[in-house]
Amino acid sequence: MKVLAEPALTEDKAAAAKAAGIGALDGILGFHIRLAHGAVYRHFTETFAELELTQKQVSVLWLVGEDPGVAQIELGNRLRMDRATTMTIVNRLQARGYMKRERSASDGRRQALHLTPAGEAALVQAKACIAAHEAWLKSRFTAEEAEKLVEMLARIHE
Amino acid sequence: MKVLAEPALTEDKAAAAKAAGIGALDGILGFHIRLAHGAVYRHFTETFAELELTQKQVSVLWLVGEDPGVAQIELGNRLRMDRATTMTIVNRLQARGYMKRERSASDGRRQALHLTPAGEAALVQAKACIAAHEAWLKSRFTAEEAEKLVEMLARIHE
DNA sequence: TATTGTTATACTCTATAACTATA
DNA sequence: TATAGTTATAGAGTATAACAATA
Repeated sequence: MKVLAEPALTEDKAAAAKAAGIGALDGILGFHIRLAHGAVYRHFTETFAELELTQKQVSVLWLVGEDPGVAQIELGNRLRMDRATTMTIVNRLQARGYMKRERSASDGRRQALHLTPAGEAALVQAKACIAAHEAWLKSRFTAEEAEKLVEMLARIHE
Repeated sequence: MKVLAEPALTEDKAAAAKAAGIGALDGILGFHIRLAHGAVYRHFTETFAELELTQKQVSVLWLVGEDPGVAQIELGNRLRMDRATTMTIVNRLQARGYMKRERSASDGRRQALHLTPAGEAALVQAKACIAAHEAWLKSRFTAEEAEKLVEMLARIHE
């Protein structure tokens, strides 16, 4: 249903576009990525309302839990974030007592990040919420489809 | 790296995770959607730096151009935005002289939105930029893959 | 000089709440 | 009462610039 007009179908196309609600935007891949991200974001926010954690906060919590002592610059690289952006997220997690900074012994410029016991506990809860969130998200795909989708998305951000 | 380990593979898995940089997060679909969205967002911002238009502004410009007289509440529904969110975007486009509000004749509560000539011109330029942006994005997929990707993303946001 | 962390600043998106006007 | 628009407010993500400490 894109361009390439057949005049006879003009009205049909207009009707279909109106039904879809987004007209020719429907053919734009970037547009669908944005809408899908928005939908996932909203469901994530609902799922994590109780824990009061955002997507980025959970990602940082997760990575620090998996790789204790990791530096902020590393987190930024892995999550495609600016240093300043990383700061604000680590600041928030530290303010909540989930994370602590320690100067790296081997490189004085780096801060080695570690979870506190409270952070570990929060991560356990967060992983359970992630599982529920993922189940909601993946419920509309077969296992192969989900795998293919992940692979294609990775091609975009890698 | 906890979860279900096979001791013999622990080191391999750790190595693989380190190579990927994101460890077990790599299996999370929602995570890949967020990263892909971020990559698309950044490229979009670069592409539209000259026009000084954001994704949402372009979407609104596009929809109003396609459907003159559309109401704000309609835009919000189609783009999955709150009324207040829609306001800020329309305000900005109006302040730049791209769009004008007119009270709907049939329903006094509604504002009918129309592009100004400047808005029409901006939309033409924006569509050219969108084409370049889409080409960048789709360059990593075959036509069938891109179609499948759009279809799967639509399942998420519909 | 380059890297890492930090602070300050700013803009956009997003949403909630409360208010007005209209249906 | 319900809907559409409006305004005010706030939190989060993102980024740039400038600075300090370290390599």
